[in-house]
Amino acid sequence: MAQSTGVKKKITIRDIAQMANVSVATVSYVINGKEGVGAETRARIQSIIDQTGFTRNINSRRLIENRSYNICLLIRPSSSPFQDLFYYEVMQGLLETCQQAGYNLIFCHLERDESERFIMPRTVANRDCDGIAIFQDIDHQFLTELKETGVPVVLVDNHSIPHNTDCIRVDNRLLCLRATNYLISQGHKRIGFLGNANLPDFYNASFQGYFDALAAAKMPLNPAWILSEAKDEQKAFADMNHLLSASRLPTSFVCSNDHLAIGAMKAVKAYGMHIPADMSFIGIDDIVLSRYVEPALTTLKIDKVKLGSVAGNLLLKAIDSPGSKGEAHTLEMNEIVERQSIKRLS
Amino acid sequence: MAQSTGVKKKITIRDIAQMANVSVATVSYVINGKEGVGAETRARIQSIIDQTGFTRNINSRRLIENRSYNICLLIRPSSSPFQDLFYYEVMQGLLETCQQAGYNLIFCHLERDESERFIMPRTVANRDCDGIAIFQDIDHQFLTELKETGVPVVLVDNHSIPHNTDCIRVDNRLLCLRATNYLISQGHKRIGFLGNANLPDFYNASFQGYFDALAAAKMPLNPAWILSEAKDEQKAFADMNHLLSASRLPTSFVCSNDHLAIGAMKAVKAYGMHIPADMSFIGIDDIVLSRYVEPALTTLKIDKVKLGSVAGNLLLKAIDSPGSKGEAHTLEMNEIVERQSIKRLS
DNA sequence: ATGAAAGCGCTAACAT
DNA sequence: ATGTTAGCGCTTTCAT
Repeated sequence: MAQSTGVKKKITIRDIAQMANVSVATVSYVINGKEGVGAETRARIQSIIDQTGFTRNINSRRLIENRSYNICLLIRPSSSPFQDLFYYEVMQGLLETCQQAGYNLIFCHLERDESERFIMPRTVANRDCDGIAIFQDIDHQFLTELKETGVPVVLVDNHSIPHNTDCIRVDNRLLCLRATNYLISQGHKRIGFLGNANLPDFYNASFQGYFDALAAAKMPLNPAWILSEAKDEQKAFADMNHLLSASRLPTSFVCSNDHLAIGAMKAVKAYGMHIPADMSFIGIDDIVLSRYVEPALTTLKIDKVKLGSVAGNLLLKAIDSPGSKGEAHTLEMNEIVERQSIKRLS
Repeated sequence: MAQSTGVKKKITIRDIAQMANVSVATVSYVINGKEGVGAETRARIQSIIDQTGFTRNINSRRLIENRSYNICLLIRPSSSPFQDLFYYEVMQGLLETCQQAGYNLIFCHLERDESERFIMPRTVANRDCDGIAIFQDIDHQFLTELKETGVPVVLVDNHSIPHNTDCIRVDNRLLCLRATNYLISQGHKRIGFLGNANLPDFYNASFQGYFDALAAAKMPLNPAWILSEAKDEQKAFADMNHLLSASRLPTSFVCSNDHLAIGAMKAVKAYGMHIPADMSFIGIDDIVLSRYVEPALTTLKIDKVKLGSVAGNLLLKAIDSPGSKGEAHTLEMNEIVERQSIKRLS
């Protein structure tokens, strides 16, 4: 036996039984609060348990119950809570909820094989988790494989909606619509859009919100003011930088998330222009950085921690009701955090 | 049996044995690469294993080997990787290392009882971890209790050094000395110090570095320029704000970490002064925020990810060598990241 | 070279 | 009301 750790031997249910002069079954009944133990015996056993600080061997329970009491967060570079400050906060909510319910949260980096397909991670292959959480969209093929294991899956902040799958998301169209409307309410008539077409569903929803807001206000849309290739901060910087040489610039930009807004703002400042005097910006998310950049970014706040905790609860529910279908949920988000990146016109 | 999840039944070693027409023992030998199985039999069994994608039930192994394959990170609010961006990066390194070695990283919030003493967390009480990591200092009493469980402990970024305990840290005195020297090399003669006396060992080390640098340069130390109560960004802001009304100000500040520097810089800017024109700042850590504040903060970089990975490796080593003593390690850190918060004088 | 069987710590069905 | 015992899936010792 590989008693390879120096860990002190824990007291077992057998020890307790011996000390109380009863069988292990009786102790088990007491532990599990079952009927059929005399009041006196129960008290005696309980007091021994309390004195010794005995707790059941969790691995034995895992084996018997065929559960791991682990929940696995599958991580890809593009939506890693260790890279992206948005998912960083989502993770907090998820963790909190799992802990409360007595589950561990396990992190698992998703890797690809030679043909670029995701490899089933050890934690899932071994059934070392009772539930799986994934941030953002995941390809359909892999999701299917995942679901075939029978382990419940929840998608968080996904843009496309797979069938019969639990997911929790925000309405990106609505968020962008509100952001655009806010700019309009501040007197802006020339409004640009900065989005990330690498995530088509995300892009389409965001753009649609922007589009609808302009349409409702009967404002024309200038294609030259649409930056659609901004996949990250650096690219947002580069694209904005390029746009700045154009003759006629918008007075403001709606950005589909804060990271992009921050990259674009950096370009504007580097170009020698001033924010919000020369150009205004509104973002979406309210990540930590947005408070620290200068000027501080006005943004639509998403309750990221809540997103994570709802995800956790969906998973817990699914774990306790095997065979349940899974459905899409949308979180209402409607808080605007007004900071210094927007100038009120006229 | 509480087959409470909808998880598909996994194939067992018994199934493999049956399919191969051998005993479970033989299959076990093959799995574990042991001697005593005929080449042909071995090949036959292996091919069945490959075809079926069989993997051993991890919970069974956990039970037999009396290990959890979990490593637990004990979290307190003051050094939470979910609050403090320094520990956020340390955690990344720790996680990476644990994963590589086949361990899960479990997060566990440390709680206190009525008399303010730490409660032994479930994960540790249940021996549901093979190793424990703690960020920053932990009180001696609780550390002793922890070590009595026999589970190896590693301290990360601690300031005081407990006996016979693995820990990995940086030399805060040296870091502060170098930061101060850098300011001196830039022509600064009036240098203030911003530190956090809530962490006495940390404060003393940092201050000593500052002190030694000034002494070596034969520069006088002005007590009015020592801000010692800055326990967080807000307090650093307040304290700096208060200092600014003084008649004679230093031309620069050494801050014992970036978070404090950022708070202080905010106060200076709010006061209408300019950085670095009117006052220069140097921080220590190089957290993400430092790149984003304006002006971007010049700072001594600490390789936080490395700190975490070294911690992980110390733990792995301790797990594999029960009864080993544990000792203090210091990481050499000597990289200065020059940004825009320092003005060269004369 | 291979198999039978005990046992890791616990639960639960079945006896008494 | 309490005890006996057969597993959960695997490793390992001891037979053969």
